[in-house]
Amino acid sequence: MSKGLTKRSEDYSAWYNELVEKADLAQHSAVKGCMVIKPYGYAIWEKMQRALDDMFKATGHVNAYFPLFVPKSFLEKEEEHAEGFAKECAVVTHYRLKGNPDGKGLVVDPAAKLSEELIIRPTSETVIWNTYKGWIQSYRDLPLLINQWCNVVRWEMRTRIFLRTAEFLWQEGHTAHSTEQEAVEETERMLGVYADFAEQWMAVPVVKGTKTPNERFAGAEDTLCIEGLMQDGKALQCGTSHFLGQNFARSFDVKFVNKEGQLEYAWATSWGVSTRLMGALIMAHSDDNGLVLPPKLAPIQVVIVPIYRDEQGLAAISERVAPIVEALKAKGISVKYDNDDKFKPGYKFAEYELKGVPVRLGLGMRDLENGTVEVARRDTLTKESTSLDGIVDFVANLLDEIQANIFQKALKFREENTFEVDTWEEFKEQIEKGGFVSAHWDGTGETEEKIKELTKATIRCIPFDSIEEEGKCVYSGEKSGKRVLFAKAY
RNA sequence: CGGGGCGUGGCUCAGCUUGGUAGAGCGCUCGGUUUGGGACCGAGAGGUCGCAAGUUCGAAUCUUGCCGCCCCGACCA
Repeated sequence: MSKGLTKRSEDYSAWYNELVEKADLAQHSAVKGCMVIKPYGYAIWEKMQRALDDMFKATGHVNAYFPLFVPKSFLEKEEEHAEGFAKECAVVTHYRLKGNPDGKGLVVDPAAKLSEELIIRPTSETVIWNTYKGWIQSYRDLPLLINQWCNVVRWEMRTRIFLRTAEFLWQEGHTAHSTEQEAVEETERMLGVYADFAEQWMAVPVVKGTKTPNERFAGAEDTLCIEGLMQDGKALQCGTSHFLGQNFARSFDVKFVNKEGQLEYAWATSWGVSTRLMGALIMAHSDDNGLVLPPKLAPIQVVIVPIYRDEQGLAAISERVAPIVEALKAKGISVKYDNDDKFKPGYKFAEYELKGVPVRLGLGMRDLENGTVEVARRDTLTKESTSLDGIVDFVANLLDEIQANIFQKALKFREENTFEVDTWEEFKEQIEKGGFVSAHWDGTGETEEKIKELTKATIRCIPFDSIEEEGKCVYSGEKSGKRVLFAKAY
């Protein structure tokens, strides 16, 4: 089984790369650091988008679209923001090519130099706040709750498919509010949306928390995040939500008249999740046989494989399967009846396992005679024979059960790989082994840097549910009021 | 930017040391037998050997230069 897929225990990194490719999720493109998301992978992303988009709408947001290009002068306006992104910007300097006067091909036309360089958006705060200036005059224009789905470019030195690519897809929410409290509440609300999505749809348990100043978004007053733990013991930031204060309003001069008739700067938030979630999904659940998808995000939830000897046999099975397919579809379950004669059942079994289809039904002549069907679940790799009567409800329940089971499995993994540590020796040892390490920290950036330098571990977040307790910093021994979460991260 | 690897049919790779008809497996097309955990037989199609220059009677193979991608590090979501 699982021919050609490296085992996780042998080389986790190779396993991941091969899985992405073999399960038809994505492939490397001809362009360095970029990926082609293939139809099967994109179908998962579309399901993520749909669920998230519904959640955004349900919380009062609307979609819009802002340009790909950011004038350099915009990016410069918020100083910290500019500094944070300067190192990874793709820059457009010209708007025309021409035939090479010295031979074949095309060259940049020096006559077509832009008077101002355009940056390919690494994020859109600046373009959007430049636009908001014209939209916001009164407190009656607020709150402004806008989201956009788009691509962004961050020129990373080292890339990894889905986890860190030069170009990626995401959504970015940008809201404007009349009070600080409202903006803070929005920041928290959207982090909650992300956490619910991660846990209920992706079946990935996440820790909600606050980033340290060092890890904070460039230009934000406060960055909240959800952090997941992958099977190799490394953490993955799955989403962020920023309270931007009045920083961008000030930089772009976005003022509104409040109820008292006074001019005030608007309060801002921004929040985003990206195709990186695909990486989280893969690394959280999948095994040495391939992808394991939560039913709620699986493009194909149920596959039905006929097992037959001749055309009459196939026809008989197809006839019996047709109403089942209809009934499953009527319940909103996506089902594929694979009657492709090109492949044998064994091949199909392996293929759908690799692709993470949650439930497989095998139906052969014996089953037709006995009124049974073989049900195989991807999460446990178990098979059982059950009655064809009531198979639709059986499958519907099973999908719910699988969704719950893989979440529980991931939760158990996280719990078993979260460690409270109180001494430096223990800390170093545990970080080396992997997992979340909950430890006291003196709250200084210097200590944080030092720990990172010595162990490669970063503070993933200060968890919301971290309890107040007297302690000593695991590195400096200084006083600390609560534990924070350390880990090596992607 | 440093270190390593790779570039030969759609895919994975062999061939290069020692220059001389461009190969295998998988996939693809056609025909037949098969079908409860990655079937088999037969016949076929498909390649400017990353690019350029050089050496040579002759270069996938030797020399030089260039380009691209992947992996590991520094940096970062």
